[in-house]
Amino acid sequence: MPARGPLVLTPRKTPRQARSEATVKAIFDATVQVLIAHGIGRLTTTRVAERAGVSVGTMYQYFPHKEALLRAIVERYLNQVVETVEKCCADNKGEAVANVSDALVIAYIDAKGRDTDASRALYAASTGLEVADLVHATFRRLHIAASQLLESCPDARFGNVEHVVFCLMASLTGATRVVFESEATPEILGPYRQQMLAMCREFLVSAQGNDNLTTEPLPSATSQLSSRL
Amino acid sequence: MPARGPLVLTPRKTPRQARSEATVKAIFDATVQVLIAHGIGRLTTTRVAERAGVSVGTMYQYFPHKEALLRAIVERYLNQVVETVEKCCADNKGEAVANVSDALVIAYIDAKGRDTDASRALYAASTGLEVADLVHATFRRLHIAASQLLESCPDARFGNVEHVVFCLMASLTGATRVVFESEATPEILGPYRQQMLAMCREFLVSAQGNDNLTTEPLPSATSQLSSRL
Amino acid sequence: MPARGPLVLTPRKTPRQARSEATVKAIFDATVQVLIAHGIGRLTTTRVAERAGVSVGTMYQYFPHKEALLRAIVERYLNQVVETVEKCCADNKGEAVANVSDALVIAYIDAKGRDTDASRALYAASTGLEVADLVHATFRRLHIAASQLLESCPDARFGNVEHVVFCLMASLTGATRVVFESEATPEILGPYRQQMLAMCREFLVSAQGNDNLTTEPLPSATSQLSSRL
Amino acid sequence: MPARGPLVLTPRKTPRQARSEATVKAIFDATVQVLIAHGIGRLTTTRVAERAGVSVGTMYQYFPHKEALLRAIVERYLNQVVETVEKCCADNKGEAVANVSDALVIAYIDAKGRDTDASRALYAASTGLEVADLVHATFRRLHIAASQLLESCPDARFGNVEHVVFCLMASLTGATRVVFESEATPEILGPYRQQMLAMCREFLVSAQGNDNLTTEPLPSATSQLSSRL
DNA sequence: GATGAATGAGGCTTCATTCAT
DNA sequence: CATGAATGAAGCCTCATTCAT
Repeated sequence: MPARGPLVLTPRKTPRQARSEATVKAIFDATVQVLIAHGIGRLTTTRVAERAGVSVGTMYQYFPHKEALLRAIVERYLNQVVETVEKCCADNKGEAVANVSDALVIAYIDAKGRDTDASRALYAASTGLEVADLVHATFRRLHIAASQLLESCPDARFGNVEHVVFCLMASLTGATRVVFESEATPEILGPYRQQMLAMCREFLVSAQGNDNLTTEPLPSATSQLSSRL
Repeated sequence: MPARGPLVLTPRKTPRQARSEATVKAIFDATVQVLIAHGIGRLTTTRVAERAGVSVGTMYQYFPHKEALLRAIVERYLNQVVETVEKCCADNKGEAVANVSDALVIAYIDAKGRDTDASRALYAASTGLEVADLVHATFRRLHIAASQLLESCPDARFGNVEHVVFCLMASLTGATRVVFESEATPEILGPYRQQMLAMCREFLVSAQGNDNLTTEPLPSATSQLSSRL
Repeated sequence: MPARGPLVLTPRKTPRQARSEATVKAIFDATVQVLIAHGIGRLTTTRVAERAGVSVGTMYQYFPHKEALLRAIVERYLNQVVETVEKCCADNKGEAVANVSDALVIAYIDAKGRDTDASRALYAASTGLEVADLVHATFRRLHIAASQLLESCPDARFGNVEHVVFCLMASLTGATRVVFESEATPEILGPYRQQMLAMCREFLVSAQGNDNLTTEPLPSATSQLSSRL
Repeated sequence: MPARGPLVLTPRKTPRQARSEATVKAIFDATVQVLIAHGIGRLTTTRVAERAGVSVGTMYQYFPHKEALLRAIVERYLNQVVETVEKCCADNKGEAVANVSDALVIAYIDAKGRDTDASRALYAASTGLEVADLVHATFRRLHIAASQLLESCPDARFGNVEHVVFCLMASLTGATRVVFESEATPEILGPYRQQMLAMCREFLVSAQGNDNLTTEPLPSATSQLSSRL
C-alpha cells in the first residue's frame, strides 16, 4: 500500500455532529467537575447543565435520565483505566512474571493517579447498584487481561491462575481504592506503590508451583475464628 | 441528605429503659434490612420506621436525623469488625510473622463473612462523606493493632513497619471489599481467603530485612505510565 | 419556621420573562389572600401555591423558602405605605406645623385604609422575628421623613425633634394598628381619624417651645408605679 | 367588728391543691421563660414542660391543649396590666383631667415596663387569632375604666367621650407596643413616657368642649380620602 | 433542536397529643 | 395521678423530568 500523503482516518464530522460531540463533552466534563466539587449527593441535573453551559432540556436530549449520565461517566472512566492496563498487557507479553507483575501494578496505580480528584470522585459515584454491573464488567476485563498476560510469561507455573489473578487484582484494585478514599497525596502514593509492587511480585513469584498449596485444612469461612490456625 | 451545619450526631435520648432499648434494636435491625433489601439509595426514614414497626416520630426520638442513624449503624458494624481483629491481635502477640499474618487475614475475612448480606449492605452505606471519618478511624485502629502485633513478633525485621502495614491492611480490607461487592459466595470466599493468606504471608516474610528495597528507580508516581518498565 | 443559619433572602431567579412576572404576581396575591383568609398560622407553602394556581416547585423557583416569601410580601406592603407618606412629606414641605401634622396623619391612616383586609393580614404577618428588621427600617424611614418635614415648618420651634417625632409616629402607627386589629370599619375609622388628627396637632403645636417641659419630677420609668401621682 | 387577731383570709389549701397550684405556677413561669428565650415560634409543649420540671402528660392535665396554655398566659398577663390600670383609676377618681391623664399614662407604661422581657415576649404571643378576643376584651376594660375615670373629672367637658377615650387608649397602648417591639431600654422609655404624658394631656385638655371640632375641610391624603368627614 | 419554567411525587423532620405503665 | 415513649398528620423543601415556546 503506497503512501498517499497525510491520511485523515477519522471521518469528517458534519457541523451538527461536531456540535453534538462538543456538547456531550461539555456535559461529561461538567459532571466530573460537579462530582469533584460537590460529591455525588449534590450532583443534580440542573447543576451539571449549568456548569456545562447548556440547559437541562438539552442534557435530556443526550441522556434520557440522570442514571444514564452517571453510567456513561463511570463507563468512560473505567474504560480509560482498563484500556491503559490492557495496553500495558499488550506491551509486556512474554516478559517474566516478576516484570509482568511490576508492569501491571504500575499501570493500574498510575492510571488512577493521573487525576487524583477525578478518581476519588468516581469511586464515590461507583457505589450504588446502578453501576455495579459496569464495575464488575471492568473487573472481569482486567482479570482476563491479567490472566492472559501472566499465562504468556515464559516462567509461568501457576497452579490455578484464576484464583491467583483474582486475588491479585482484588488486592490491587481494592487497596488502591482504599488509598484514594483516604488520602492520595504523593507522599502516600509513592510508598504505597512501592510496597504494592513488592507484595504482588512476591505473591506471583511464590505462586509458581505451589499455588493450590492446600496446606492444612482451613477453618470454615463463616464460623468464628478458630483459635488454632 | 442536605448539609446542616453543626450536626448533632449523638442520639437525643439515651435509651435507658427496656422499651427504649428494644425500640432502638428494632430500628437498627430494620435499617440493616432495608439496606440489604433496597440499598442506600432507597433507604428512607419512612421505610426504616415501617420495617422496624415504629413510627417515624419514634425514630426521631432516638436519632436526630437520618445521618445519625446511618452513622450509628456503620459505627456499630465497624466496631464489631475492629474488635474481632483487635482480639485476634491480643491473642497472637509474640507469634512468628507468618503466623501473625495468617491470623490477621483470617480474623478479618471471617469477621466480614459472618453476615455476608450485612457486609455487602454496609459497604454500600460506608461510601459517602457522612461516614468517611468513621471508616478512616476504623482503618487507623486496624493499622495500629496490626503494627503493634507485627512489631511484637520475635522474628520481626521490618524496615518501615508503617508502610508495610499500610499496604498490608489496604490490600486486606480493599480486596475483601471487592470480593463482597461482587459475589461473596463460599465458592469464591474459600479460594480468596487461601490466596490472601499466601499473599500477605509472602509479603510480610519477604519484607523482613529488605523493606525499603528501593530496587531500581521507579518511574515517578504521578506522571504518565512510562511505556518501558 | 426553623432558623436556618445564613439565610438566602433574595429570590433565586429574577423574573425577567413575562411568564415569570405573572407567576410572581400570582404568588404575591395568593399569599395575601391566604393571609387574609387563614391567618399567618395557617399559611402553608402548599396552600399559597394552590391558591396561586402554581405548584410548590414553581414557588420555590422564585422564593428560596417560606420566610423569603413572607419577607417579600411584608416588604412590598411596607414600602407602599412608606412611599405614600414620603410623597406626602415632599408635598407639604414648608407648611405650618398644624397643617403638616394633619397631612401626615391623613396620609398614614389612608394608606393603611386603602385595603383594610390586607392591612389586617399584614399586621399579623409583621409580628415575628423574621421581619422585625423590615418593620424597624420602615419605622425609621417614617421617622426621618417626618422629622425633616417638621423641621421645614416655618413655625417650627421644637425642643427635641427626635423625641417628639418618635412619640408622634409611635402613636400614629401603633394606634392605627390597634384600630385595624380590632375593627377597621368606616364607622370606627372615621372618628378615629378625626381624633387622631386633633391629638397629633395638639401635641405638635404644644411642643413648640416647651418641649423639654420637664415639669414636675417624674417617677422613675423602671420602678414600680408610684401610688401618688 | 372587733379585731380577732391575725385573720387568715385565704382558705387553707389541701396538700393536693397546693401542689396543683405550684405546678401551674411552674408551668406559667416556664412558658414565659420559653417565650422570652425562644420566642413563640419555638415554644413547644415539650420545651415548656421540660423547663417547668414536669412531664408533658402532667401539663396536659392542667391545660387541655397548647392553645389553652397560651391563652391562660396571655390572660394572666393582660389581667395584671388591666388591674394595675383599674387600680390607678380608682385612686384618681375626681381628679382634674390633666392629672388623670398623667396617672393613666404612667400607670400603663410602668405596668408594661415592670418586666421588659416579658412584655416583649407577650406582645409576640398576643398576635394570632387565638387570643384576639382576650386582647379586645382587655382593651374594652381599659376603655371603660378610662371613660369612667375621665367622666368623673370635675372639669370634664368632653363632646364624645367614647371617641376621645378610644383614640387615647389606642395611642397609649399602640405606641407603647411600638416602643417595646423596637427597643425598650430606659434611654428610650424615659423620653417616650415624657412625650406621651404631654401628648395625652394636651389631647384630653384640648378635647374639653371642642371635641367634634369639625374644623376646616381636611386635605386629601393623596388618596381617595372621603370628602366629607 | 434548545430553552428553562413548571411540575409534583416523595423525602426529611417536627411537635401536639395520647396512653400504657 | 405522673410519666415519657410512641404516634402520625402535616409542614417544608428538593430535584428529576416534561413540554410549551
